[in-house]
Amino acid sequence: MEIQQRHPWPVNSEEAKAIQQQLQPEVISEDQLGEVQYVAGVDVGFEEDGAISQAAVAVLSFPDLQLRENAIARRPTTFPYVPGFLSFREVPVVLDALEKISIIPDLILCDGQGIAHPRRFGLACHLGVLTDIPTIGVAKSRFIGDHEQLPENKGNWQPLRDDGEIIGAVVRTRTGVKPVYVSIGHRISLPTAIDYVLRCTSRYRLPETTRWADQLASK
DNA sequence: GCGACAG
DNA sequence: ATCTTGTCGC
Repeated sequence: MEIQQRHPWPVNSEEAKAIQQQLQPEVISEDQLGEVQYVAGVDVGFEEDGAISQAAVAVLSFPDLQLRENAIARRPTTFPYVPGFLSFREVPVVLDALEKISIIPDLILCDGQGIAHPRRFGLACHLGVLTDIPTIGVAKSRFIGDHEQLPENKGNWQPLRDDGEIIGAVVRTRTGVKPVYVSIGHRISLPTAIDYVLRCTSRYRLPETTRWADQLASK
């Protein structure tokens, strides 16, 4: 697929922050997705002490979750890991990988937060706005926000709040296992996002999409 | 000032 | 993120 260059990639956090504030208003938190036939997972791995970034995109059919297409992209890493600015480190190489895909996914599950971010513009939002594809943030750990204790059973969830505002949900994808942090990225509502995350998860804690991308990006 | 801090 | 195999337990 082809992706338009919306902005240059900044070299420091100040410029990055300005871009986040400029693009944040474009985030759509309502359902704007049609029938989901293909769901993609994206992830980034690093080599050479972080000097090289490698992204993987795995496109699976939905709801049967079978791998249909995948692509890998590599490039020198240009931005350090700075909490709050993860997208500027990972999105560039993810876009390279997406450009190699011929099946345009109807939904993308990202490894990281969406709107559960200090400026409500995490990795999933950034990727969603740049591609105009519905995205969901599925993080393995908490970044910001608080929540009540979560029942141990799979399928349960609790809202994730920041100053009273609901910014996502803590979701139990597997009984007795550490939950995942779900937040909307773009063109989807939180209830729908939670539903898709659970429907993309079969036997493990993480969705099959991210598991495939994970494996592909680190080998 | 101190602690927290996606990947 | 990354360095890294087997092992304990449900």
